[in-house]
Amino acid sequence: MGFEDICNTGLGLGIYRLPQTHQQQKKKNLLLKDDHFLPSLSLGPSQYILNSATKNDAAGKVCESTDVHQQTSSLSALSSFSNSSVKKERDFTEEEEELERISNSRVSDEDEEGSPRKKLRLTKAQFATLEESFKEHSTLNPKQKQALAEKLNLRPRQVEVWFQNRRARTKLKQTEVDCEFLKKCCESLTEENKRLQKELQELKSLKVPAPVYMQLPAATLTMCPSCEKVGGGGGDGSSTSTLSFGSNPRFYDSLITNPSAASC
DNA sequence: TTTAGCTTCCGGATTACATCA
DNA sequence: TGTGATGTAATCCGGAAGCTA
Repeated sequence: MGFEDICNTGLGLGIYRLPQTHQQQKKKNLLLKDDHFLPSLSLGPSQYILNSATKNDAAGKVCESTDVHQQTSSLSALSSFSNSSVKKERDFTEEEEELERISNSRVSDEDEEGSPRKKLRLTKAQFATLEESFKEHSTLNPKQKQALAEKLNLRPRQVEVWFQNRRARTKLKQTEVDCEFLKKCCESLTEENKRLQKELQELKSLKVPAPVYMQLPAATLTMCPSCEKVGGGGGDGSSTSTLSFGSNPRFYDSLITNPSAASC
């Protein structure tokens, strides 16, 4: 009996990639650059599993750029900024100019020059709506983005940013959960390893004679690796010389993580 | 058919602001 | 009231993909 046999605990520890969006998948397949292997241990559906996103089509892109130009709800959008002290200093014409600027500002992330970055605080209702939408799909096509923006009185860009940040938070959280799970698995395997080492030592130190069946010529004995029944040689499936080992917890363990073990 | 340029989207990292203890 | 911690909106940057001339 080799050490490998002893160590075959049947416990498995797998690391897979998280299911990713179509674009991510393509991207990572081509270039394994950053987050390499994310452990996914089936702790429950992550957002990435729940939400299979589709790549925006070209028509959608055109739609977005035109929609952004058409957006006119920016008065209320501006009002959603909690810090309005700067705005109060402007007259209405300036406001109109800013609305124009905002409506044309898809590409640039730049804030208006010189002014401090203003930070939007979403209202509870806005947050709830965004969350609801995120549950349905973690990425937005341009039409959905525009609709959501109009519904929430936000700029499409803000909705887009919120979804980007939300995806990042989800991924981070999932990574933390996976890490925790892997840690526990590692501890469990270490314990199992210790136990088996101890068992091995005990077996080695035993000076008992081999069981009767072990004194038979090896060619006459076969053991099914799955059901652990020992059958007589001769290739006759109807052999009556079977020996059951009864319940074997390790075997059941192996079934959990290695269903193929149940091939018998 | 190939290719370069452009646009858009996304993820990751980071910054900056708002809030709270 | 000042301050550090925390959450998160916003920004920056680079890569990928699609479209077009």
